Amino acid sequence: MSKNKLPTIKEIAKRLNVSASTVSRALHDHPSIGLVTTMRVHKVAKEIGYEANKMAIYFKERKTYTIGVIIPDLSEPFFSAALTGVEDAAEASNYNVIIGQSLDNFEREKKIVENMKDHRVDGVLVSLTKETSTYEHFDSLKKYNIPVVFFDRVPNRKDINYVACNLVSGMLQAITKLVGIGHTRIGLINGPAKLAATLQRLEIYFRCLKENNLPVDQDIIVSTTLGKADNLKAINKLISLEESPTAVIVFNDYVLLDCIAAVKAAGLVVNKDISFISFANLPIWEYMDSVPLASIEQFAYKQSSMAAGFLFDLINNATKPNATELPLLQHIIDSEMIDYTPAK
Amino acid sequence: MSKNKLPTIKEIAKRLNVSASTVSRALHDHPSIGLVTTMRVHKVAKEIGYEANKMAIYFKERKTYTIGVIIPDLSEPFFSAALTGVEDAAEASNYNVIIGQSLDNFEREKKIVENMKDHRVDGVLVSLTKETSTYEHFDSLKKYNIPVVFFDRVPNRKDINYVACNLVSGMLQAITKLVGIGHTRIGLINGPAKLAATLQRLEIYFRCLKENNLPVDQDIIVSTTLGKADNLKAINKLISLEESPTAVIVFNDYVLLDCIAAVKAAGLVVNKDISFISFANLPIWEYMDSVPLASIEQFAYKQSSMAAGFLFDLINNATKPNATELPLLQHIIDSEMIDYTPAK
DNA sequence: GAATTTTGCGCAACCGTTTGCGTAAAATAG
DNA sequence: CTATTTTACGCAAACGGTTGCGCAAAATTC
Repeated sequence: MSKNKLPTIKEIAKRLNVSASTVSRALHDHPSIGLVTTMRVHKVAKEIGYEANKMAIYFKERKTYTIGVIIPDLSEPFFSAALTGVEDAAEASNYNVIIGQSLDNFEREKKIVENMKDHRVDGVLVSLTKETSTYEHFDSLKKYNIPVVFFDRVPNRKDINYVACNLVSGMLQAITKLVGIGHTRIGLINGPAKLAATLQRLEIYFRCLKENNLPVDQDIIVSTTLGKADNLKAINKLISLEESPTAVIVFNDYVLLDCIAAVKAAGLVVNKDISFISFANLPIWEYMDSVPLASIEQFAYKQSSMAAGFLFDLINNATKPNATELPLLQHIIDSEMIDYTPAK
Repeated sequence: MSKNKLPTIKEIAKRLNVSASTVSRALHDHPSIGLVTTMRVHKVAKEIGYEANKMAIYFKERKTYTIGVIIPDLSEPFFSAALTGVEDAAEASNYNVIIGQSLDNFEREKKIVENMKDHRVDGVLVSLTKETSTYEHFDSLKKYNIPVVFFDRVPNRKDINYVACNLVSGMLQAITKLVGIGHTRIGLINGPAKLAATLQRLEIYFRCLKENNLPVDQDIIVSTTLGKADNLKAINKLISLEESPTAVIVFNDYVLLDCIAAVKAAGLVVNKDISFISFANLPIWEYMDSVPLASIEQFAYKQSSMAAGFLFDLINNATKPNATELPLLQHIIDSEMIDYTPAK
């Protein structure tokens, strides 16, 4: 490993017997440098393979041209799609992306935030842990002038920048569809109580039932901690009811996979004895024999890339001299029901 | 956005009427600084919330404590698992990870390499594009003393550091299993010719047939460019043969999904009329009704985390003063057949 | 030909931290 | 009480590039 120092501006300066500042300006084709000098500098630069040390520039600029993304779990297609959205947006702005997986662990999330602060990222995008209910660790970023934009899993606060997804639109479409094809007893398998998404689904569920003049029956509202065993317990409770629901809204596609297995095991047929609506729109249903009637798409890519756009707005605004405080950047994307109704 | 400069060493120095060097040393509890001074420095540092500007340090150290990972596509579970492997390894070494998705596009790969070089990453991990057959863009990293370790999709060269997966072990298990349950006519749906993986599968296929005393029949060896239409064409060709194979080795699980659909459409039953062995071990089969007899696991996480380990070895060795050139770091992990034989 | 403008370049500071070397004052030795 | 060592700290350079300012030489004006 030859200790060959990379070529620097000084090296060029030495060879040409000019000053480093002249070289710097020449390389940027600054008008105050003569044409011949500029050309000679470019020539030597090419000869010795000079390339500016971006680290030095970034250091001087007090910028890193790097943003951090904190997401729970890359193995979920939703989040890997989200990461791709961020990456694409970042590439367009010539930014780099460093990632951190919180694995839905609050302490890890805090640690990742610390790390990103240490590395002086120019901004942070976050989709929260299931466990996160305090936000001091993000507030600390503000002190470092590091803007934060949340997406999808956002804090329950008003004073933040975020992009989220509105489940109402998709869920309303879904329940309306169920009612349209004759379902009147529609159950719900919800998630863990402490998740914001859980409360949200419950409220919308009530609202959608009401809009369709259906009664609420607590017996057909169950919940799961999202573990496999618990998923099975939830669906089995519903199908063993005397008057079991003919359709069930399921927390997400992962839970639904277990539900389908349980239903089959019980000798029932999906979309005949019982139908499902779920959330996530995993890219697997087209290959499955038993599918939900619909899955509600929450547009990971769209959310994250829009959030990234917000973040770049904040970053660019902060560096501008006329640094008038930007208003809070907030946007809510409508979810959409993706129809999987099997062809008869 | 208050333009509050972050507290620096100089700020502490000014407050205490000492020099910046004293502060620096005090903060590191250097013995040459008196106890009282050291304590006063620590006190003020805490008061004004001083934290070292890592950017400055990294710049001075000519290190970024960042590695780059170039992978084709995050939406493939294989690569998101691989990325997680890298991230875990990096975290253990206090490194950051920046990502680049090549999307199996050679030009993008080159551009990403350039970008990572610009950002002076300390090292790069790569899983190649399907299109990549020249490697100059990686050689250029050598000039910058940026070590490169390849994993899974590795160049066809000897002078590189890499971790790859040996398909022989898994494939031999698979074909032996097929033969064991009576299959004698085993087809192959292979990938695009220019992929190293394609040639590899073909060679091993021949070898495994030979070891089981089966004849080679070119009629039941087809290939696909991995697009859906082509996948269907390939499987349909096989099942429309007069003497069609009873079992097929399929390039990977994605191709297999299409094959299964085609087989069903043709009125055949998977694992009765025709059986499959595939590669990738996607985390979906446990939920499917039609599954391969087995899928060959290539251990994305294991490969990538080991590759990351190699990379850190190279990085650390390069910075050590006694920089004796490390031998090439190469390792091949055995693949393993994962049995999905449906319970009768 | 003198006065003024333009052209072309260098000096030095700066970003924040680290570190080799030098040195005054204090402590110890003789 | 002097000579030597130790203690505790400061100076300045360095990392690589940028930029405001100043200044000499050349070009222009009258």
